[in-house]
Amino acid sequence: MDTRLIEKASGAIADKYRLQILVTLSEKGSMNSSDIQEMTGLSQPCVSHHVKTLIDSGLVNAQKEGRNLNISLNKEAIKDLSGFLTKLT
Amino acid sequence: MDTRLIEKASGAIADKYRLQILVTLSEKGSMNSSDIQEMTGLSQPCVSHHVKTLIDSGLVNAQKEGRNLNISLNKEAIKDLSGFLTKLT
DNA sequence: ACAAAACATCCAAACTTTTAAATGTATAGA
DNA sequence: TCTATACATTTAAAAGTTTGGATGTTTTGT
Repeated sequence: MDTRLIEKASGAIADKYRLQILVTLSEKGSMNSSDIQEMTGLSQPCVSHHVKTLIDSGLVNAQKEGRNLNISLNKEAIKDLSGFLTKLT
Repeated sequence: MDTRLIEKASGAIADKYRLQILVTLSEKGSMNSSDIQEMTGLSQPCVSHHVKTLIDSGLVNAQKEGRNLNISLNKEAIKDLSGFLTKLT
């Protein structure tokens, strides 16, 4: 994992709503954008933007199922980031 | 480590220069602001700002020694962040 | 006491991120 | 086919971040 990826992944975590999404994904396994909209109270375009940011960061995987976009944690990416941090210590 | 701290620590990592500082600290142990200025080519006020951000995030420790401000990794904080991420998986 | 070095603070410009309204596209169900 | 639902995109405003010049403070060495 190069530093540009670390920077991107860290940036994805560095937001209250996206962090909430990640934590909820870790508990629930998967969510779609409507679930997130309900959970956060954010507008639909805003949720769409945050979901895109998370997908682009590599921290979550996305799977289209009909009209819904289901996202789930990319555990490998999270482990990679965690491993990078551990190596700093 | 509550989510506000995770958010802050992640935000501190999510910058090219601050990440470079963290990596260099992990290699060299400690640095002062002049070292960082030389390494990055950034202006002194800009370095001062980044150093402050890192200190505020809790990821680095600071120690005034005369005119110099020596910073070093707060390994516990980094391990905490890493542990938080691992728990998500 | 003076000059230089190291860092902090203030300020403003440039840039990026966050947010939502309006609108567009695709799918599911009647 | 029509309607409703789910999500994406465009656009623009508001807020936040990054950056460096100017200036202030503290400490060190002469």
